[in-house]
Amino acid sequence: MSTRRKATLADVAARAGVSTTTASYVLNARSQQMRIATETQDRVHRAVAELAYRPNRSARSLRTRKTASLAVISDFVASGHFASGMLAGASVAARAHDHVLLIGETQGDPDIEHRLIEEMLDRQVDGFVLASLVHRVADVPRMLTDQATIPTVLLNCVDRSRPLPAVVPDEVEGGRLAARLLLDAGCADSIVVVGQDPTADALAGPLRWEGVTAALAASGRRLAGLIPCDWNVGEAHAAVSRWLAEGAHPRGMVCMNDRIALGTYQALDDHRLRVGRDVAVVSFDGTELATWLRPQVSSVALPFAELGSAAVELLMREGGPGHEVHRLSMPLVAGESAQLE
Amino acid sequence: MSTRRKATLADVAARAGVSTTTASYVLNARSQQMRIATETQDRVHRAVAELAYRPNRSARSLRTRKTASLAVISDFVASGHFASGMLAGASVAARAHDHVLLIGETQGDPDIEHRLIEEMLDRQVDGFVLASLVHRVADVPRMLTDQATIPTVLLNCVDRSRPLPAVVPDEVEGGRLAARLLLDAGCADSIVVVGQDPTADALAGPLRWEGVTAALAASGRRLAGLIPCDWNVGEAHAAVSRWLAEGAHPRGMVCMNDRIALGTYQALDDHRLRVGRDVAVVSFDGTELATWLRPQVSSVALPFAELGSAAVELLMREGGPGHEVHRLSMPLVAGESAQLE
DNA sequence: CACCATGGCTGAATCGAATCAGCATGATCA
DNA sequence: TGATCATGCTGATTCGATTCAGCCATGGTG
Repeated sequence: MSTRRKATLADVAARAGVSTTTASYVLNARSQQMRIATETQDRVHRAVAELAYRPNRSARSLRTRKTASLAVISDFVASGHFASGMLAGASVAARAHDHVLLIGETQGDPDIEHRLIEEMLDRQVDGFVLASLVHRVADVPRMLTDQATIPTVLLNCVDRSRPLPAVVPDEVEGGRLAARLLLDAGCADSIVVVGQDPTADALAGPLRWEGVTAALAASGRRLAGLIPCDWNVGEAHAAVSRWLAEGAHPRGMVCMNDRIALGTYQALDDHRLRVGRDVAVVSFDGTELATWLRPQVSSVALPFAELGSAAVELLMREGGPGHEVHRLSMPLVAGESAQLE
Repeated sequence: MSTRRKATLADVAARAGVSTTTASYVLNARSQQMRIATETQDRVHRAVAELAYRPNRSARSLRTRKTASLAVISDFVASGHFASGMLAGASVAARAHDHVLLIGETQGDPDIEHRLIEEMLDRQVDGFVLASLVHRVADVPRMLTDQATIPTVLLNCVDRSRPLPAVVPDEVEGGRLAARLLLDAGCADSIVVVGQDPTADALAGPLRWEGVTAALAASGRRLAGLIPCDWNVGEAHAAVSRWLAEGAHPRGMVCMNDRIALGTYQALDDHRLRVGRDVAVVSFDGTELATWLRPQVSSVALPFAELGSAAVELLMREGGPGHEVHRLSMPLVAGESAQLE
């Protein structure tokens, strides 16, 4: 033992009294195919244990052109104190396949993105996950797709022009779910939506909207209105306050995310309207914030961990990730806000 | 051009009409030392550009035993919709040194931690960052330190028994800052602390407490009380409510984190006490939540991104990371809550 | 008894870069 | 005139695994 250098396959082979070839076959589960005697296999395995042998991945990668590692390139996922659940899900799934994740953040800068992708390619990663903080249309760099060489899966975004494999939340279905919750609460024809998607390529807003209106239409109802505002607390508070000040009289409110829900709660509170009694509220995203509000808001959640792990699973699939867009359902984080007493 | 295989150093050398040795020297900035003619250098660089040559990192790593990659092993950092700023900071710092990050989450399981570290060692990472979601005392696996082979830096935690290099927030100074804010608001002798550290090895609570009491002592004051509760919204709301119901009469409140601040706000609101008018409040962590409260709570922030980047910088330092614990100052995210009208 | 199939193993080449130890060439010096 | 030196470059080896091609027994067949 002692503090010698790490054991190599040659050391293992020597100790087991076989060639490195044989040792390699044994360790790569090709014993059957290569007809290695059981007794020999045992000797090799014993030598491995005794020497605490661990293969050198660099050497292996050089030969096999596989690294058992995946690149996850995101715009702001890791820093978003928010969608990092995607990373966690991806990490767990990768470990299940004995892979590790190389991560990089572009901060939305295409130059950084380009350089990161090159770095990852140099490191011979086996696949790419391109992730977005918000569900949107993205422009995947040509270098990843033009030679169609390395498997790539989009996460929480879809490509603008090509049919690339992607994993996204099923926002339309989520919208339907939200609307049905309010219909069940008896809101009927006085349901409004708070929040309009602020940015050009964003998809969450339009798709949720589509789901909400579709569900209303399906039961012969229509939306009573839209309160446009950016997707943050202050804007939502201001917009809903103005709207209430004009004498509007809501029964059901669909908040496009939990931060908007908080702002809405504040505005309703200012006007002495009680959530869960006077007004039913549902929102989206299912963040911790949703559980902190009083009453807790019923929120249609983004399944971040599942999105992340599904993306990795696609990459690990035999025969490549295909070309489909996979829509994952958005579970309800139930609160007490979606009722009228 | 065409879709040929990737160019190798041999291709570059051939095109430039030199040996691979020479090409290698040129590309590794050893031209001076090896006296390569400027004209030759130009030829090599031209060949590199024309062939779009990129070195194969696996091959290089095999020879040099360096991979230009760092392992970041965390318990829940990536999934905590919270401390992932550490990851982002680390990622940016790593990129600045042309390194990439390999991430892994232990989910608090020592077995997973062990296996992850082995995986990373197999992949010849150049250093380890061991990160914790919450500031605490940790037990660093012996395998990383006993042979003292691979540089390791602790992030947001310190080792229980050995003097390992670490980067942590300066909680004591943060506590002083919080207390002084309330003293400046004129709270004098009626300041209470809300929240007591719930878990065994946690450090944030005790250290913040130490800072708060030290600052009060320094101006001849003492704490008026402690409202014990777990560090979450519901517990804080309940505990502060009970305390107010007993007729207590607060002037200044130090909330141990922003979630406690939210619960405290809710309890104060129930009792028709106004933050920023009747009661001054400061809190810790500086999360987004702090900015959502009305009035916005003054919060002593955890400098997550700086913590992450400092850890990586330590690893990148010539001569190794040393043995010190580096305490990073906690900046104030100012709101309007720390005043009395 | 020649022939071949099978079982069980190994030698040597290979992946792509880094690097040690020299090898020509022409200029400089004694 | 030969020894010395700086200049500018290269051949061969190495890192640690994977893998192609094939070798040597043994025993059964025709």
